[in-house]
Amino acid sequence: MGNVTIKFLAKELNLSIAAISKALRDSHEISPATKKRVQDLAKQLNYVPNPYASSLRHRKSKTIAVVLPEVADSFFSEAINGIEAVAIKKDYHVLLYLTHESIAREEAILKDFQSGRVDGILMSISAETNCYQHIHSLFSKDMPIVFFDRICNEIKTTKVITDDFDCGYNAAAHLIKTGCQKINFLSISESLGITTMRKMGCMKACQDFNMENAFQSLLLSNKETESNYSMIKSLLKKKSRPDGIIASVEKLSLDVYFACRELGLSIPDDLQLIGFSNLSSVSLLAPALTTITQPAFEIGETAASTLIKAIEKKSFVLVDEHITIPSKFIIRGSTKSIVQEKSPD
Amino acid sequence: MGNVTIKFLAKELNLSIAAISKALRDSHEISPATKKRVQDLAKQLNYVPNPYASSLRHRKSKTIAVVLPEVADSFFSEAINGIEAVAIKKDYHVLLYLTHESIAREEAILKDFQSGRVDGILMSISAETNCYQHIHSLFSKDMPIVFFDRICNEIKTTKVITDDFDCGYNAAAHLIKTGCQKINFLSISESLGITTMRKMGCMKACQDFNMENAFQSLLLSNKETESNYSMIKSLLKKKSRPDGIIASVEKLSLDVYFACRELGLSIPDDLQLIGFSNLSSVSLLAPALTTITQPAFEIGETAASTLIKAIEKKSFVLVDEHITIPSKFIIRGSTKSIVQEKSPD
DNA sequence: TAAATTTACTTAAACGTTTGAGGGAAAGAA
DNA sequence: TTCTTTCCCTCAAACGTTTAAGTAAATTTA
Repeated sequence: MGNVTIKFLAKELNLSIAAISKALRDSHEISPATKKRVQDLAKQLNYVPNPYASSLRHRKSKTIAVVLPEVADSFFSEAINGIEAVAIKKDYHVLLYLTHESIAREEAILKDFQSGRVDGILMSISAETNCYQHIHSLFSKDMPIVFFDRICNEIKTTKVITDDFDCGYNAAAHLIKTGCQKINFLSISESLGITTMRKMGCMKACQDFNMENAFQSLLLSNKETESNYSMIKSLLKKKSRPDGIIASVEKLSLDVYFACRELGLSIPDDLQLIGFSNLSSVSLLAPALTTITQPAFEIGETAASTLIKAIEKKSFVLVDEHITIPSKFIIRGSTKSIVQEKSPD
Repeated sequence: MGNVTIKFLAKELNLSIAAISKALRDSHEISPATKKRVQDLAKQLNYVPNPYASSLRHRKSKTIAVVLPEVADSFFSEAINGIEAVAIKKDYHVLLYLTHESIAREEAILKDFQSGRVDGILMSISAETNCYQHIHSLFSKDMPIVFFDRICNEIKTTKVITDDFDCGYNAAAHLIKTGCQKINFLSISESLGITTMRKMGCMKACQDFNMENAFQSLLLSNKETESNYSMIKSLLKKKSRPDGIIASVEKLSLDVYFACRELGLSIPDDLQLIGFSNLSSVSLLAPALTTITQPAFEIGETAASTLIKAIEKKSFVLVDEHITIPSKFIIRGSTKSIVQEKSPD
């Protein structure tokens, strides 16, 4: 690979290496005639500059890293789409890393970035991550980092999120209005800002409707495991089982469906369900899932373009702010209709 | 980034650059005492070698490219999982590129690889790709390429696929046995090997059951477009509409559900449906989708480990073969039960 | 016509790492 | 003693690109 180098072109055309380089970059130091000779031969021989040599020289790699918990989730795969769309337009390359919700992996991945392999990082932290030393250590060495969705508030940089608190509030309020007496929030982490915001939104709604005691939450894991499923089943087998569930990630919504099917519980009669999901197929489920649907593509786009702007403009810095793109609350069959409009006390 | 270099360590320890490099690589040329001094300082200062300098020197990047049509498809996202699992184990980095089913993008992406940016390529070609010059041009310059799923038979390398012909055959045979008289295969490409194999399998089944004339196929597009949906709707509005459909990609199955819902057709009474899908949620659809489920993770794993083996072992070459990992045919509610067992005439 | 400027290049160093060749000192062998 | 070997290091070139500095010739200016 890459056997056609500047050196080779130089030899062919009896010019110096520098002349070739300048001709290819359309420098004024080279005569139009020579430029044409060089560019023609380069095109003819399919010359493509060696990116690693350029990176070494420029100390820029034109590469960004995307660090995600997983890819088999419609939110993340749509976000990747958004990121890729921006990257290709700006001529950046995308390195993909999956943490599988493990902080150890996340640390190992980030440690490698000390090397200068990437010019910036887009990141959604793992559910396990409750210590931010590895992130801070990079960020303090001026590595641009933009968080999206699963953000890290401890790092003073730009975060692109959705209105998680409001989403939680709306979901819980809706369940209350449709008659739920016991709401359970299925969480995947104690530390993740995204789940705590959603949960706090739920709690606030319960307070506002004078139902503080109606709210509970169950901590599950987002790793590939059977244990979630059995924990959900045992939750639903209890006498005091909830009549409303808010599932904080896509997979958990499906687990609830499976559990209900196995236990013979009817959605929404025995149990109402609201899930965070971007899958188009959820509207075909039986019953269709009431969802909070995040603007995944747009979040990815925004995060990527903010990051690249920060990489390219020395004047532009990543300010410590939240860019919030609202989600859509889509009511479908997994929740009942509102019998009587309640309002907060 | 990457401010701690070998040069810096050398200055700190009053050693030559070469000594540092050799000490870090545990060379016998360096005394144990010096090695320890070097390694201790490197660890203390968090030295991480500059990958671009190493790549330049070694002419190896320890990076592979994954070139896909899209990522928002459960097959591809699971395949990425498999690829990433192998890559991280073997200490490779993964660059992700999406073609969005466009041959022009595919060409542009592959052209860049002439530069030596990656050591090898994992690829599923776009639905548009019917000319293979851009692939051949890379492959003939000894770039290792392994195809998976959407393979390119014109290139003499290893391909990892599932048993597409058999899948098509089984799907069509099942529809025939459950009473279908008119089967339509929803394709996304005329050129894609994967769809032609599936289609040929269907046709063979129809022949074997003496129903050649019962088979038709509809060519759709896999780009983000509304036109698929309206074409499916008009197919289903025809008097001579099919009573059995085989959808060659995930998204199309969902489109059929939506169309049936809009047109008031019942699945499976008015129309039986079989789809290629890896989404776990399809078993929750109303009715649950009968699927051909591909071993996506395993296909990704196999493709990645074959590629990396080819990159690393000079003795191991990518032979022109198909590695076939069978899919599972999972019968669910979108097809009727077999009334009377038919067998091929 | 001599001096100044412009044109169109070349030289060489640098980015950070790797590695073959070389070298000086100490230790061992003849 | 002298020669060889071994040990532990340094030198320098290379990977491919970029760019500041230098230079010879052509052109312009005074």
